[in-house]
Amino acid sequence: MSESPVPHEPPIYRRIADGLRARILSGELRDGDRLPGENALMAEYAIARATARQALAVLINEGLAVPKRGSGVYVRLFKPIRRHGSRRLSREQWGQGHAIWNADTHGRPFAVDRLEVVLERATEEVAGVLDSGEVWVRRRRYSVDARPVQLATSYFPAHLVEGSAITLTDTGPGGVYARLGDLGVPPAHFTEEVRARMPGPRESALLDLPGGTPVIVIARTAYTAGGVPVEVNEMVLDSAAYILQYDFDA
Amino acid sequence: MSESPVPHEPPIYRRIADGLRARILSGELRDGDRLPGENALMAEYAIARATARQALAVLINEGLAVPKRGSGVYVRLFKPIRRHGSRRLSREQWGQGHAIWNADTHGRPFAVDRLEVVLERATEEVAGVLDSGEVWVRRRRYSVDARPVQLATSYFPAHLVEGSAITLTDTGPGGVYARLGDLGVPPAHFTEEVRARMPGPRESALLDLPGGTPVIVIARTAYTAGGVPVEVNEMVLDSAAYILQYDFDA
DNA sequence: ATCATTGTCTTCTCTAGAGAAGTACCGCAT
DNA sequence: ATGCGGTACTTCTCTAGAGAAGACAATGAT
Repeated sequence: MSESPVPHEPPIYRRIADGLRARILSGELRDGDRLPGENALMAEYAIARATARQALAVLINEGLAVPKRGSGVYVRLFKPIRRHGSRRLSREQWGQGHAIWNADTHGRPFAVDRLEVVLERATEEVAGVLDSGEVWVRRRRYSVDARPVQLATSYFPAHLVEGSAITLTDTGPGGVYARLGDLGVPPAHFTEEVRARMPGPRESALLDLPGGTPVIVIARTAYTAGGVPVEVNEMVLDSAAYILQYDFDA
Repeated sequence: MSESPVPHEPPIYRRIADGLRARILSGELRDGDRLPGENALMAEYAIARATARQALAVLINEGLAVPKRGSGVYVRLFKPIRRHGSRRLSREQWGQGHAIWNADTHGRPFAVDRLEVVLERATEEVAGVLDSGEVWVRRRRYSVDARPVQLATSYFPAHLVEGSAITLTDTGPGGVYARLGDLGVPPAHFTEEVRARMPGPRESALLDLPGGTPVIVIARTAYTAGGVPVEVNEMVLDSAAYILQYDFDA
């Protein structure tokens, strides 16, 4: 008799959330539509405010809805950016066929919102990869349509790039990779490590993330043809704004 | 006078959460340690239960803590699995150097927990890629150390694999890719599309996810050397359990 | 016509209390 | 030693109420 006779009816707030979710997924409520707020749910289901909030919090947490203070809770709209890992091996060369998920392949203008270039002591992780205690750090924020979508932090071994334009805010034509080429260490191989997690408060504020949106973290290491690491780039992406694409052979 | 004089002190629950987070990140509280529960926070800060819960919810939502009902809230431990995209181009061939994030490269035994093989009508997205209205679907769940970490659903064009071992639960030596080779359509190219989002209730239950854990969704399409798509595989990963690694050339 | 104010809507934050359900542990009987 | 039951803990769910702060539209003064 360890099993309870009733298979545990889900709690009220969850049933309400399930109902709202179904209405969103069925298409009855569309992108940008306003869904019933705290007061409406309180009246409709005869529940307390905290319970109504909890139901809405479920959807917000799943990323299906976004709260707008003083206005209401709205169904989220989703137009991701497609980011290609390796262009060289891209499917465009050898296949036709559609992608699974729709996305703007590219086109919308990227803008660098903030930029900071400083010399710092390397963290343990970065020092282990770059084999350098001091690093030049380039921190920047990218926005699309005035909406921040990515934070990027690049690390370069200080002894390698000292005196080059990489230590300036304006890196000149071709960007940092062209400058690395000038220095005789052009990147030839890349390794990307991809994780996903919930953002910390700083990331949440910098990316202006609504509640319930995870971030994708990419740590990319660039190596020369000889296998010498020359850059570590840690990117934090708004997961609602991005689809990553990687193409490779068997 | 549009600016308020005080730069808006954060609310109580947030300050408490900040304090706890700092104690976790500083190392004072380690993996698996129990952190002060609702009652302890109520007593220490003289707040109501709901406020204490809200503070803990912040950390749970960030994935830094896991609630265990009837027991307490614990700092989360994190031992991710490293999943390699393309092995052929792997860094091991041309470079030394460490990875940014620690992880079990491999080693722990993978187990298929659940398996279902059925013939279904293709969804619109899958039909568009495979160019087939009917598909054989293989759904499975993978676990490591009795902990579910991944849901995978593979779709194959029905007209292509009908009659082969791909339609059976036991696909024989070499798995489905070997069978595709037998059929004369070995996969040669792969495209992976990667997203991250919060899990729906079904995914949350199947993966036994604690609150605040996002999932990584990978949609992988396999093509023959001639560019014909032969499989779509949608994987849903516990983001706390995985690091994805992709290696490629410039 | 433009701008400032005001009122009403919304979500956000917090208090105070209570019962249900799951967990851990201790002591007692076997 | 082993198993069983009680107890004290925990988190989870929900009720009821209230003030603060932001958004928005209508109103009224300039």
